[in-house]
Amino acid sequence: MATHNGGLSDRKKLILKAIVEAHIQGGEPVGSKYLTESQQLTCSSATIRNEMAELESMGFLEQPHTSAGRVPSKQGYRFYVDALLEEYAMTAKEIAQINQLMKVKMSELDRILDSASKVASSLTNYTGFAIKPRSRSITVNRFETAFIDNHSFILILVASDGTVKTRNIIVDAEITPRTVTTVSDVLNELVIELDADEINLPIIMELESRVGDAALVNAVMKSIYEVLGELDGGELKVSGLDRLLQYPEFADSEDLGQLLGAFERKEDILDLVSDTEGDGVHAVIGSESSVKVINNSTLVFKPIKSKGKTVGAIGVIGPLRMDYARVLATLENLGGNITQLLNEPKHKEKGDSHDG
Amino acid sequence: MATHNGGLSDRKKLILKAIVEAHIQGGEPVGSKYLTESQQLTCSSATIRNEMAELESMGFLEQPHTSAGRVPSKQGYRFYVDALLEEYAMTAKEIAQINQLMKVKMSELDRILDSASKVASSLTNYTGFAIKPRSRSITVNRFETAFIDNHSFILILVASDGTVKTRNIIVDAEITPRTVTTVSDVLNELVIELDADEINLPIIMELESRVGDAALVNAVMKSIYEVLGELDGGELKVSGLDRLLQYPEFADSEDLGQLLGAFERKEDILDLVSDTEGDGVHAVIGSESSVKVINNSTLVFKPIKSKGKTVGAIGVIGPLRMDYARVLATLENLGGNITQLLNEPKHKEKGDSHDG
DNA sequence: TTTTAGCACTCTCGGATTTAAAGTGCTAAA
DNA sequence: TTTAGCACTTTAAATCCGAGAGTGCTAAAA
Repeated sequence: MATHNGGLSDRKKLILKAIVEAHIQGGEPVGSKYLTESQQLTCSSATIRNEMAELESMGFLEQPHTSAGRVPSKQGYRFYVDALLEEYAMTAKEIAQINQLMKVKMSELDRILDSASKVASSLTNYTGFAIKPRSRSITVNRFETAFIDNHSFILILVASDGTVKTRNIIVDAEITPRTVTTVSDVLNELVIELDADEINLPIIMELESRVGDAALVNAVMKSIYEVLGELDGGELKVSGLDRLLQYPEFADSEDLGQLLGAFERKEDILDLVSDTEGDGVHAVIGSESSVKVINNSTLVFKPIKSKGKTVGAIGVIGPLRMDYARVLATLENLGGNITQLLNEPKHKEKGDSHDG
Repeated sequence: MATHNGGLSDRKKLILKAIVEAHIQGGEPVGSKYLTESQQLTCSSATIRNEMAELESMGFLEQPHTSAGRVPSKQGYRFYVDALLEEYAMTAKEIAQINQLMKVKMSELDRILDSASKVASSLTNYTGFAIKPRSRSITVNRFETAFIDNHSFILILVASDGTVKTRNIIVDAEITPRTVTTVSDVLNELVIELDADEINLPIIMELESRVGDAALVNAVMKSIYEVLGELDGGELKVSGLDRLLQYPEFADSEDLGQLLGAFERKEDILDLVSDTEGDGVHAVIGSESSVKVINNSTLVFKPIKSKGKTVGAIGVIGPLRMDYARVLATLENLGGNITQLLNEPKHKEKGDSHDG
């Protein structure tokens, strides 16, 4: 009865919420007696026991063994998080804290993300991360060069998403400022807006004949491939790794090893975040997704938008019994601040029809 | 008697060596009986017991408790490593492996270091790291700019040690290619070879009046400070973090947390490596140095030289009972390869008296 | 004088046993 | 429908015990 939302009576919800929160705080299974004593529950322990038995049979709770208290199941956490998503809020103090931390003005996404992972970690006390997701079909829109000395110059690549990458190129042969100007001119003519696999031998031959130095073209092409790879390869910054250790869940087990490995390989986490749609905060609890790595962990993240497109994400990773309320609120605000920072009207679009 | 070297008789050295190696392999205390059975020791267990008792009173061995075997003390490891340093060698197979892994041609120190830490980790099976040490008194020798669009350009800084850094600068006001040329010209005239604290208000005022855009100068100066900070701030790349977990020494304890923290803070490890002199492989065992972080760990690294100057280091970190022979040999070779790579004659010096 | 064999002693580790605590499910009463 | 009470289960901690390993010491052998 009274099951208009999620199939649970109000009292069941209340009990589930109380159990999740108690377990988040203490890390131990929580029993009926504890709930009657310390909480806003007005019924007796026996009643709660009955309700808990039902919640368990519905899959929201688990019992490590007979006569331990109950622990939320992954489904239980999920329900809690979903319910929470509608109502979380931050204290004014915490918002002020975020604002202050973000005052460190940052101008480039790469460095924003780096700081953001640190901030996320320090605010939530979990391991923080920031990500620039893979995105196929990014190409180079424009090439620039800058002469450095007789044997080296800088190649600047402006990508279709606005990011700018540079490469330091060193060559055997003597070069002149004229040489590098030629390089950028030729590149701008031949290699614009091509995918990595569209750059074929004829194009390279043409480049060589026009620049007149095969080794140089070689070095340049290698850099271009590298940059193209980086552009859609995604980046992952992690900070506060040591915070994982404060939770007994990770004290010993191999889960910690899996997480560390995942942070180094990056692919799993990049995939997970890249495949996600939507603006709000996402929570991946246990192995909900196909990524087995985060088996007994929770990954919470919020996408970051710039000009309507997802350009990154920030999040935290921690044990199943994560302080969801706090994390959700923090990420929501932090993500909002970063999005705002990115969209400040200092950097106008290049003007597609306004410039020609 | 017969204590010409290190104050130990030859037999004591042999026993110490056998104990260290047995303990490295097995991870357990080693007793006198084990040594007589499996090793090249020709005397009886009783004799070994006597020698071990002496080695212990001299500080080279420790006993976890009465009637466990002996474990090398930090001093014991140190002696072993010092003795080893004179004679280690690699198998041809391992050298071939290094050479192949380094075939991935790399052109810049930053990226060399990144790969190097991975290679070091995968060859030794310990956590690898690569470092670019702090070095005071690096200044910017030359500025270049490249126009990107009406609101952004690239600032290129060529440092006195030859490294090149770039910064993407975004400004509110409209700019032209002429503007950015002015910027580099003025910078090249006023801000060359200055330390961060030598850039004072008069210079900035002069810049503003010449460039004519205070906000732009502001952004530029901020980037310059950042780059100067990075140049002498050092960098630390770590890879194979998860390998730490395979050693029971780090399975549970807080040592792991300290290490993870140290890798994130970077300062401790940077200081440690930056303060070291000499070409060869260095081993820091336990808390030999003032860095308390690596209390129950060993850090082994080899400096990397370019044109006679130390420009970085590669190393590994692991438990006290590290396979020193293997690690020392690997790092020696790997470091040598990188040094060679850096000094390949493709990149000649800018020619101090040869060019003018 | 140095090495070895033998033996008593100490200590830890693993397993088995016990005890205390916690929590449940169920029944019967309110 | 809720509550009180109670018997039952199960775990975690404490205790005990014996086996095993290794030592130090003493006395004999080289």
